[in-house]
Amino acid sequence: MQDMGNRLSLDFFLRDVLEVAPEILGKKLVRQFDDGHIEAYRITETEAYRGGDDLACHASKGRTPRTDVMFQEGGKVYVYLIYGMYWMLNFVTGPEGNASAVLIRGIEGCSGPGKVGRKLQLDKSFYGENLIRSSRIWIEEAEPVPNIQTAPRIGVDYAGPQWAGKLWRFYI
DNA sequence: CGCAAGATTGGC
DNA sequence: CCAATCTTGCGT
Repeated sequence: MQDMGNRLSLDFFLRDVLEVAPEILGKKLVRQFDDGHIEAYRITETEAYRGGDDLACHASKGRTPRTDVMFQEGGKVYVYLIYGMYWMLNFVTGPEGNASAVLIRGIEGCSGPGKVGRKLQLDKSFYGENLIRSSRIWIEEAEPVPNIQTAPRIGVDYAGPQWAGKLWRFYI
């Protein structure tokens, strides 16, 4: 059995995160679990984290072991553990050196980034996973979504009003 | 080496 | 309102 859909290519991710984050809405997030079965989920909510200037972005603190993948070429997975129990799923965007990523906050039938990570059974091993080549997680093309909504990002007040106020959360 | 805080969630 | 649970970054 092979992919039924059309997997997104590298080019899709090599753009500004503010273009990718809203455009990824509606696309299919596909996961092949350890037992071999495959499930696809429609992406419904995202947030953009944009490089070194964005104080809400982890990469604003510099290139560390944790943020390293964000500085790499787009199309890779950035996962990190928050509050000791939730794996946050992000997709790296932009060319090498541009440390940006899209946080997946919601998929169809599952609202909240912590719940997304749990549902997809993510863990540290997904750090750096290549979405173009991976056989356990990737994204497939879908019809563009009309009427995309925007709002301030959640839980980033620590970055100050300048950044917490940006309407960089996108949802259907 | 110690420690505070975190892109959250669910229960009281 | 607050505990759960543990990695990370930074200060001592």
